[in-house]
Amino acid sequence: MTTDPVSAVFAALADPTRRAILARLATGDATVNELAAPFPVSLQAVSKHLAVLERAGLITRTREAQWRRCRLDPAPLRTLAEWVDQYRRLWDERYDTLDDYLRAQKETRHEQAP
Amino acid sequence: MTTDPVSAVFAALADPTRRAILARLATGDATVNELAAPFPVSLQAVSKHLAVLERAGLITRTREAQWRRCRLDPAPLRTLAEWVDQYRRLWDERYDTLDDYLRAQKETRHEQAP
DNA sequence: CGTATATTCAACCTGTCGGTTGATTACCCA
DNA sequence: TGGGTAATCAACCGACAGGTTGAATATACG
Repeated sequence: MTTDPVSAVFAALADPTRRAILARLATGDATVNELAAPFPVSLQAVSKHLAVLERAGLITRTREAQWRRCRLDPAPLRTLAEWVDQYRRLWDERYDTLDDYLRAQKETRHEQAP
Repeated sequence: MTTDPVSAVFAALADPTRRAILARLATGDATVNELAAPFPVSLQAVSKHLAVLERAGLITRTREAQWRRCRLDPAPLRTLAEWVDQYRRLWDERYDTLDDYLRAQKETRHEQAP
């Protein structure tokens, strides 16, 4: 499996359970059992999800006695934010155009349009 | 297949070919043939990729004679940017902490470590 | 030492993904 | 009307994703 890192991150985030796990971890570290509790799937399934998140670099896991503490690593999310930002211009443009239009409307409401 | 919209967008972006197609469309509309040209896969495969992107709301397609003009719709990317932004605090915090650490290191470089 | 707890490993099943090839539809043009 | 071009539909295939259950491993604790 030689998937590129960006694809790995997107793929990891393309699952609601995994996104929920991340949301939970955003509030603080947790063990596998703690993370699995809210979900209607087996512990093993959650363990697999965590492996996916770890491979994508979104979490790190450290051993602590018989527990494995999971911690969110936001670095890939930062990369992702930068990737999406490449396209920001596109929707900004659209909004700018709307803004311009509304502004122009307001300014020239009592005049005639060009 | 009742996948939620966010998952659909992430899944659509989890493929390098589809991301390349989006990058191409960011420079302007294109037909299926034009989009397929750079890739070493069949036209049908690209057509499928476009269907995925369309289902995710990332592109729209309009008929024009025998051509089908594809246009990027940045709206889902904006949604995605907002999603990622939920986590911005986390990496900002971390970098602040790193900054603090480095600053502290610099200041106490001539003293002994704790 | 033996047992309980936390977690992963292994094997398996089903459905979806990305790709192929071949046939089909839709449109233009001479 | 018939041929050429653009694109999709349909059927198929191998690989992988997400789920299960059952066994194995690691660590603490009495």
